[in-house]
Amino acid sequence: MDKDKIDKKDHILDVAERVFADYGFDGASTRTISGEAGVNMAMLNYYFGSKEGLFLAVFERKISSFRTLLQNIGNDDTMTTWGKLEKCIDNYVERIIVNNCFQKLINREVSMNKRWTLTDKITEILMVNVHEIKKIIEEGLNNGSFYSDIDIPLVIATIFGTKNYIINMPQLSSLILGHDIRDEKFMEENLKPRVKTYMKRLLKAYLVNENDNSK
Amino acid sequence: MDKDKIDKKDHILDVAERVFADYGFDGASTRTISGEAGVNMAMLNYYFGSKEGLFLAVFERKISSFRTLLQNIGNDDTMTTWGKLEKCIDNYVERIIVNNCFQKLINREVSMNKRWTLTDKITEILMVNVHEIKKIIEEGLNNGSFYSDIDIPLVIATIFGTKNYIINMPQLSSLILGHDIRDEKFMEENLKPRVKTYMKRLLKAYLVNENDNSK
DNA sequence: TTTGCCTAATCAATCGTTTGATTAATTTTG
DNA sequence: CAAAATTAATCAAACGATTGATTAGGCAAA
Repeated sequence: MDKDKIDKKDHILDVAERVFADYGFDGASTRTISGEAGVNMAMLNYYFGSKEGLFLAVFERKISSFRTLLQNIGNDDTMTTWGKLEKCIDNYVERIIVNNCFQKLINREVSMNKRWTLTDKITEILMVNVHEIKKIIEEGLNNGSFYSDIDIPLVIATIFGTKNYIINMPQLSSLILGHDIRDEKFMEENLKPRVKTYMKRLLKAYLVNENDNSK
Repeated sequence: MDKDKIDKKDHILDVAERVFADYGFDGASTRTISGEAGVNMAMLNYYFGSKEGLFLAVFERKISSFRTLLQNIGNDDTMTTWGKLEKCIDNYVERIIVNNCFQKLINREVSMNKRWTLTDKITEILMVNVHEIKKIIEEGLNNGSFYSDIDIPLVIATIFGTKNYIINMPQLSSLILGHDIRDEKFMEENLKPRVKTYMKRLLKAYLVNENDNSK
């Protein structure tokens, strides 16, 4: 049946996503992926052409999901600029906790100097997210609700960088936070709301002009 | 001559550091490293025992350098807490620009779920830096010059995370900043002072209690 | 001659990929 | 509908290439 075929490809992608995240592109062998997925090795090439094709397929599957989320956040004109950014942060923190293995996968491979076809593709995907955030901050700058001398590119680096630091280095941030961040309960009940609160207060202190008289 | 032997080993380590940073541990082959270093392949095993031994040797060489720099920053009692943090940031930004390929190497390998002997070693090294920053922020919290409800672990995540984001993803941050950050001139004349200014203003807005009457 | 440095050649193991054969499913034809 | 033809899916086996590592031997200095 057609449904089974789709589910099998999806299953392979699920496994590949995790194995790539754990071992890196080079460290993850096609034998390991096919083995853990319970399919014949040749199926990877049959479905995805090559190892790189499989890797890119893992990405392609995520793009639409990312894009639609961000569009919904950015195009809501019923709220203030700062309100948009708040919602953006809340949604982001909510997402990264669930999808952290995919995030690790991204950040590891994009830091390579070589393999340009891959990194270019990844960069392209990430820029969608960046552009959406950038639009919101620029809006706040133009309508006067944000300070006029803020450094937008570096604010973006802080938003994504803080997030990456926590999820990409679980051993290290666990030591800093005093808890194992791979503990689901701690993640959900403590870290999630904590990161939300922190990011919003940090950015508000830097961005929002309280003396704004434009509204 | 003994001097030549040491220089040759150092030369191999220099090359290995760069190649590991560019290709990752798995992606970097011993043939590539020995080839670019201009030595016979067997020399790597002769000097360092194995590929992993070579990898660890690259790290060992850096530890002392890191440690001494941080001690000089943290133990100066002639300045205020905020002044210490300012100096810390300035020194950090100055360093990361020079050593960015080593930083990339660190951040890629520590995000792996496997290879525990390596990640544990790296985590240990990074904690030295973290602890030094943490000490300063706690000092500011105790003497009342910083707000009392700040989230120290997440501030640390922001400091290192923002830095990592810029240097680990040169293609992406180049797009965001509008310039190629691998351009030495732009790096030195624009990005360096810019990141310093930004980080200090960002942290000051979040941390420093202007109504502090303790002094 | 012995010791330490170095090279070329080679090792077994693993890599990603391809092959030819076989089965399952679908479509076409009578 | 049933038989035949075609396509899709799956498999074990093997491919050439490359991996990290080792070997045997040369060569210069002590």
